[in-house]
Amino acid sequence: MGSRPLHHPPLDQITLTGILYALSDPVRLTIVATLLQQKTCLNCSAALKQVKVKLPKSTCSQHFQILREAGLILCERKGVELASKLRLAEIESRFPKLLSTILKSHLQNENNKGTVKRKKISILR
Amino acid sequence: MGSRPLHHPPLDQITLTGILYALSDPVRLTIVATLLQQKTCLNCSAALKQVKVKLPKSTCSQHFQILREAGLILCERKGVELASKLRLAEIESRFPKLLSTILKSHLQNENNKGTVKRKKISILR
DNA sequence: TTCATTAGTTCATATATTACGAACTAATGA
DNA sequence: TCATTAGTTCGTAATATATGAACTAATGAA
Repeated sequence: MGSRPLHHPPLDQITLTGILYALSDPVRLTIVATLLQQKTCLNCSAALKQVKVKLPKSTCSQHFQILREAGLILCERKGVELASKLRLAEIESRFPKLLSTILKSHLQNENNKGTVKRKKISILR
Repeated sequence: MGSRPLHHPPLDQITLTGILYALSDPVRLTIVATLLQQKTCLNCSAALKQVKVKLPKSTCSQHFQILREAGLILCERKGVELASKLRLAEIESRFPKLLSTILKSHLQNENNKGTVKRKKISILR
């Protein structure tokens, strides 16, 4: 496990296009949706189980890096693992309703496809 | 000017990630914002004037293609020009509030940067 | 301590994507 | 008929992405 310091952009350096780009990948969007629903931290290994397709861990690691650098998640080393959580409140303060609206579209869409039944999420109302 | 038939995805084939990707580029986001504000059609040449940076027309042409294939715009040949308009109502019906929220964030952000002062837009309220 | 395990990162490289100038096409009008 | 305008297509250089393999760091046995 690497030991480089993890860089997180301050709120005012987070860009709209950066967020949109980060969320434009199905895997990353799923990770973020999971983080929102579970309201807890998630690590790469756990994320790999969330995503349906088989994914090499190097790819997953890179996805987390992109999410982190876009400012969407906050990562912290917990022993061997890297615990990541959504910077929801911050991002909603900077871009009101953005994340919640996007994720609502995502979950709605998933439900339409009948892939996974998910419980309703309070923040999305 | 090419004469290939222009393909537009039907509403049910438009994906959330496709939209997010299309809007994750500053030039394309600006084009879409302009379309929303002016509520009229826009063509490549006009778009080039909207965007501050110098942009070759081949690049601009490709941006319009990406927007079209993502389902964001409807293009129609008008003589020599290609008139494009936003598929706003359709997309809002499929992904409620998505486009309006993203564009609101964009315009707000632009105003913060003090680049361009824009009039308020009714749909964004 | 030593060694295996787990969790991620980094690296090298194969494979897309993207950007852009140049050549091309199609409509319009002098 | 020819020039102009508006885009498109093509070739290619520059970037970005995905992934297996090698590597590192923390943890927990033996």
